[in-house]
Amino acid sequence: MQPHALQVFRAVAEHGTITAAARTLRYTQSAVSRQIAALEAETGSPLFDRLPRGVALTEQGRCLLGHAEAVLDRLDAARRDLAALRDLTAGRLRVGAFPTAVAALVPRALAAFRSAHPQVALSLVEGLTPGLLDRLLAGDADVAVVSAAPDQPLDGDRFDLHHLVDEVLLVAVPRTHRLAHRRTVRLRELADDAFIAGSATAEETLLRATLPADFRPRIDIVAAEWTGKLGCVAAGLGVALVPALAVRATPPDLALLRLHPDDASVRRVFAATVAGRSRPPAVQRFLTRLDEATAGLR
Amino acid sequence: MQPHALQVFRAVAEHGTITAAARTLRYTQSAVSRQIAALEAETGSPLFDRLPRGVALTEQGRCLLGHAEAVLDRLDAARRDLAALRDLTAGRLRVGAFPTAVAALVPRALAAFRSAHPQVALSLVEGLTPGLLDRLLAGDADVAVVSAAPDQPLDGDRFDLHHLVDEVLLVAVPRTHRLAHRRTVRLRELADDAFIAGSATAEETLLRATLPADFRPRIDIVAAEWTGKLGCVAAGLGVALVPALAVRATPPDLALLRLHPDDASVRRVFAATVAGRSRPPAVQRFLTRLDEATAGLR
DNA sequence: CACCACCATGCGCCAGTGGCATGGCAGAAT
DNA sequence: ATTCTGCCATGCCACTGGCGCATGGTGGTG
Repeated sequence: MQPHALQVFRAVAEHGTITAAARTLRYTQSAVSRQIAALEAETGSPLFDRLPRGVALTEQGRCLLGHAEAVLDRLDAARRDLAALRDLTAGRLRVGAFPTAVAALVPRALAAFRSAHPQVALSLVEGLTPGLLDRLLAGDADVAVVSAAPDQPLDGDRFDLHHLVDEVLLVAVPRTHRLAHRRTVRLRELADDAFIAGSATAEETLLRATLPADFRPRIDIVAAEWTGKLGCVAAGLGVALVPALAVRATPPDLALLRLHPDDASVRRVFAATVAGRSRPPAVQRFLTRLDEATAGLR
Repeated sequence: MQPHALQVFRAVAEHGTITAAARTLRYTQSAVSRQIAALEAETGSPLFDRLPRGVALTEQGRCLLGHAEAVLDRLDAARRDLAALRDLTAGRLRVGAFPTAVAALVPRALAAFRSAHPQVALSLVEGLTPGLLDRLLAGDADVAVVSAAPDQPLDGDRFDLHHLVDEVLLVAVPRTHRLAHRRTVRLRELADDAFIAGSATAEETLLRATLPADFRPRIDIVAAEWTGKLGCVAAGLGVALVPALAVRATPPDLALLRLHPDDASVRRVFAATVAGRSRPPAVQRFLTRLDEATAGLR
């Protein structure tokens, strides 16, 4: 019952002649004759009546023909599906990413991926690194864009980490700020500035710094959203820390200064997949898109 | 993509281990390992991730698994169906028969067949020999019970004829008839009797005799149905010709005399199938049932 | 640190499969 | 009637594919 034999069987059934089937299959007549004989022996049923001018399906032959075509069709479907998966003309890609990455990096990579492989179904889930990694392990996501602080390294044994970029911390200041012309600043230079924070504790997290422990930013205003935060900065109400990843384009009324790396912990950004598990073509491809997207950010 | 390989693939997917799959398949580990490798080479996709404690399906592996199971199931179904056809636990049998045979012979054979093979779908069509043979050729019937007069032999080149019985012609006479005690009579002994006929011409057909051409039965009463005909005979209105096949049991108020074979053409009864076409198991079996049924008639 | 479970692979052997030939058979053509 | 032609079956041989028996490599485990 090998597919090969079934294919021969189908060809003979279609042509009504062993010889003709052999011609189209590029076989000799004897080979096809044998295949049919073997199939009849295997099934224990005569599949063809031998007529003077060819062969004709028996009852049993007709019975088998339906099954044979179904099997061959299904095998073709399997081959097609696998090829599609390989060539990214089908399938899906489930991405997870931490919030800042969803601002620009991941959407750009997804857009590039979608335009190249429009037939792959995309899904994106925003979440925090631990949750994303859980999703990965549970099989609910194919790849996760996560960030890791140096003192909280990711579990390299359970995940394959593809390093994308080191997160750079920017300081947003009004165009009129005294430091607006600088490229890089140190935190202590901002000791007298008011900070506009997303939350009092979140800002502490961003500033897990090597500064003297007694440095406490003065926080006057708390604004949850980036747009509001930057609006306050533009209005001259203070300065704000902004992850570079969150910035899609420099607003015209602000200056974005690079914070000296010694002042902020360097959070590294990775694309994570489950360790030891081969990356499906879609994931593999998406990683290159992510690399290209990070190149555009640098 | 041989079923064999797919079976191995399925087993490995189920067990999660090449070694365990090999054990249940009664193969060595190496053989299974190779099979998987070959399948991966053929599909061009990794199907399993090699983990430290076994293997796990990849995306492509899961894709293939569905198809593999479908293919294997369908192959099993094909084997089952063919076996059922062979063992007569499925399939159908389409019988055609000429009217007289439908009286007793064919129904008895069908009844015996059905009780032995209740899962075979039976159908019976009554018709005249030429029409039945056309049905055979057209593929609308599997076997036809037909009759042939000696001067109208059946086409033995186009049909395989399985001789069942020679039709015997009986003469029904009242119990009080002067010949009622005889076993065999000659037609000329009935020259003075009134004949009760189905139709004036039909009776001529039954009597395609070797008698002198001037013998003309006297026909007083025409009755279409056998029951009416025999009723008339029982009432003493005359005698009637009855094919033995049409008689299920001797009516108590009649005597049935065998007509001397020289006086009536011997019509032979055959089970016909298309020449050169193998008889499906159901047909083959039905022929033996017909043989048994004819044995009961003799 | 030794052990164990698991997978990969080189080697030899055998069955299965295809090609080449021939033979048999029945219808078609001369 | 005879030859010719098209078709299927089968003996023979070479080759490939697949299996078992080994061994080697690797990562978790007691």
